[in-house]
This record gives sequence, structure tokens and C-alpha cells, in this order.
Amino acid sequence: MSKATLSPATLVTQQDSIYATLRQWVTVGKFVPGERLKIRTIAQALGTSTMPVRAALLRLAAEGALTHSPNRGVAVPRLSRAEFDDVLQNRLLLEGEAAERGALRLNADDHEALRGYTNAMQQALQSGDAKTYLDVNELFHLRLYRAAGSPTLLQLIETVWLKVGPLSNQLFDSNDDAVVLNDAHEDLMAALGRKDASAARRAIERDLFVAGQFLRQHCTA
Amino acid sequence: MSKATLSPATLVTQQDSIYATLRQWVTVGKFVPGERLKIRTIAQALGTSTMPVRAALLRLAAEGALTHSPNRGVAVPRLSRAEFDDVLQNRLLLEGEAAERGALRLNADDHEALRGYTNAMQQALQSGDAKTYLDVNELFHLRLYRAAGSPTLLQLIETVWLKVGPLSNQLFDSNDDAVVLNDAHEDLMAALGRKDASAARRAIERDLFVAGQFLRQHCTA
DNA sequence: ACGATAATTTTGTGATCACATAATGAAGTT
DNA sequence: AACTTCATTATGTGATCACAAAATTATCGT
Repeated sequence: MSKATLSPATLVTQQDSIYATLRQWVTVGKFVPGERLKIRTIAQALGTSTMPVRAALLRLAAEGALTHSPNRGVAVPRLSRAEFDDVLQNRLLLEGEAAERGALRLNADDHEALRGYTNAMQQALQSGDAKTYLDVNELFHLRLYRAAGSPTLLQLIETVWLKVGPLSNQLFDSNDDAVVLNDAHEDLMAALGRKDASAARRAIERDLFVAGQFLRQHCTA
Repeated sequence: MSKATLSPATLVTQQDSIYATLRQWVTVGKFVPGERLKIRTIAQALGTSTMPVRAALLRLAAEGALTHSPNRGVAVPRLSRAEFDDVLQNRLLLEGEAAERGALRLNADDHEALRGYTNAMQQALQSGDAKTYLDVNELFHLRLYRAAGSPTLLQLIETVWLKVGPLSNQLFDSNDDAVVLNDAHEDLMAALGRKDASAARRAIERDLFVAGQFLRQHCTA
């Protein structure tokens, strides 16, 4: 879980760098739900052998980002509305907890970084730059949750993130009703400023919930 | 995550059955913490090629049951006391939630099964059969948590279980102070009987906490 | 005799091939 | 024309080999 997201350094082994690439491709929505990822095709596209691609795909599947069927390879899972609600419910549980713990442990550097992220998100929203908004949004949440000081909790959150990753990046494809999203962030920043842990939890829960209402429409089944 | 624990049916592909075997070996404590699992050795022990063993090991590592270092293979992680406490804290969060949700959704069959499990555990404790006690204990918790009706939550719980699996099976190695463990189960059964969700949560939390005090001693670092 | 350094062995990783199974398309029947 | 059946292709899986890096052992110098 850690290697790809943490280290910007050179990934020594091929299967690691391919894993990072594929993970990016999956979360960014390069593949449509239901599409199966063929080993030879990807290997050819990356100019490598099939071996490291096999390892990377198996790893993604083991982490829950892809589904693996015997003798049928791996594919991008298509979330039903029920499955999405289930994931969302657990995101509320995990990320709410992380926000509550993180609110109490934020230091000055963290506050500064979070403030910078919110400004960048505001700016990205006004210029309609969806991709950077989503990227910075992820950085924002990651910074807050990391401050909670629980590596296990962080791993669990990343696990559920992978499940809704492909959907999240469809948020800005259709319409631009995303301006309301940032309201919860303002509340959250205010709560963090006065170290109000339970208010931070509620703000995160509201943020995830309202964003979920938009994402929910994009579920396939 | 699901395949190995759910289907007792024949595992079609070799890497799946080898995965199931290795997972069993790891959780049962066949390997000591820090020991590295060599591909060729395991392949020879199982009478197969290295290929499916590689896949199985990578999967275990991706799920967090083993640690993977580039060019150094996979090894059984050695939990420090701080890491163990972190995992335990998140087990309290996840399993407490699962118990609370499960308490409200248990049907008659579930109640009967849980009662049967508790009897089997009592019996196993008196006869000093540690292995069956642990096995039935896992079945008990699994049945309760599955009743919560959240596949995602169940997957997250199994993720954290894998981290403490090797330790749990050392519980009965040293001393026989394990008789106290079943007290919380009695409270839990009573709470489930009257559909008291919050009491069920507290009982589970107490169960995990007291068991954690014993497990904690076996941490390496 | 101890520590650093170099040679050797071990082991993970990547590449290629062979095979089994599933997906695809064609042909034949009702 | 729609459905079944069969042949063909495509694709995942398992096996083997070649290479690179690490762990281990041996050797040398002090």
C-alpha cells in the first residue's frame, strides 16, 4: 500500500513502477467499468514483458482495486448502487474517525499545508480545472488523515478509496454542479482551526455524503 | 479476499489453492516473524513450479499479511508493540461497528449457530484443545460480522485480522490463562439475545481488549 | 584473531515458451 | 432468422530458463 503512494523516489523494480502506472490509470478512469485488462496488451503498450504486468495486476486485484476471476483475468469492477452505498458507509466510519483523531494532532505545518490546499482547490474550481481539483482534494484528505497517526487506519482508507476511485474521476465529466462541494471544506477548516474534533468528523461526513450523492448517479448497475 | 474464506469448493487454479494453503500456514504460525518465505523452497515443498507460488506470495503481501521488499522477497512481518496497538485500536473500531450492526440483523439461524459455537468453545477450553478453540472463535466472529450485511466492512476486518493472525495463534503456546477469555462472550451472547446493539459493541471491545493484553506480550520489538 | 574485502552461492525478477480454458465467430439445423 | 453446435482464436496460467541483486562464505590484510 505504502510504496506507490508514499515514495516519489525511483521505483527499483519494474513490477512496482508498472503497478504505480496501472493504479494511476485505474483511478483516473482510463478503463471503463467491466473492461478486462489483458496482460499482453498492457505489456506491449508499456514495452515490457508480460511478467511484471502479471504481478502488478495481481497486486491491484488483491488490494480490491480490480476483480480477479480464475482463468478470466482481472477487470475493472462495476459498482452497483448497493455496493456503492456500502462502501460509502464504511468511508464515513473510517474517514470520520481519521478526521476526528487528526484534528487533535495537527501541527502548524499541517495547518499551513491544508490552508494552501484549500486555496488551490478554490482556484481550480473557478478555472474549471477538474483534474487538479481532484488531485489536490486527495492531498488534502491524505494530509489530514495522516496526522491521525495511525498507519493501519490510513491503509484501510486507501483500500476503500481504490474501490470508488474510478467513479470519483467521473465527477466533473458531465455537469458543473460541483461548486457546492467546497462548503463542507470551509466548515472543516473552521473546525480544525479551533481543534473541535467532533465537528471535524461531522464536516467530513457531510463532505463525503454530498459528494456521494453525485457519484451515486454514475453507478452502472 | 473472499474466495479463500468463502468457498470450501475446489479451487480451480493452482495459485488460488496455494494461496489458501500459505494463508493457513501464516495465520497458524508455521513461520516465525521475520522469516522470509523463499519461492523455490515452498514450490519444492508443494511439488509445484515457482510460478503459482510467486503469485500467491504477492497476493498475501498485497493484502498486508506479508511484507514485500524489492529484490528481497516476502517475509512474515514482525509487529512492534506500537504497531500492534495501532492494529488493535482499528480492530476495536471495525469489529465494534460490525457487532453493533450485526446485533440488529441476526436471525434465528444465526442465533442458533452462535450458541453452538459458544458451546463448542467452552468444550474446547475444558479439554485444552487450543486449535479448535481458535478456529471456532474465528467462525463465531465471522458469523456475527457477516450478519452486519456489509461486505466492505467484512473485507476490512479480514485485512486487519491478517496482520495479527500469526500472533493470535501463539496465545495458547505459553500458559493457560485463557479461561478468562470466554467471559466477554457470555456478555456478548446476552446482549445479542436482547438485541442490545450498543451492549454488543462494548462486549466485543472488551473481548478484543483483554485478548490483546495477552497477545501484546508476544510482540517481537 | 578480528575486520574488511572479494568470490561464491542463493534468491528474486524478468523473459519466453507450452498448455488449458474461455471468448469469439462461423456454419448448420429447425 | 434465431438458436445451437462446432471450429478457431485469444488469453490466462504454469513451467523453464537467463539474469541481477543480495546474502553468505571464503580470503586476505592488519
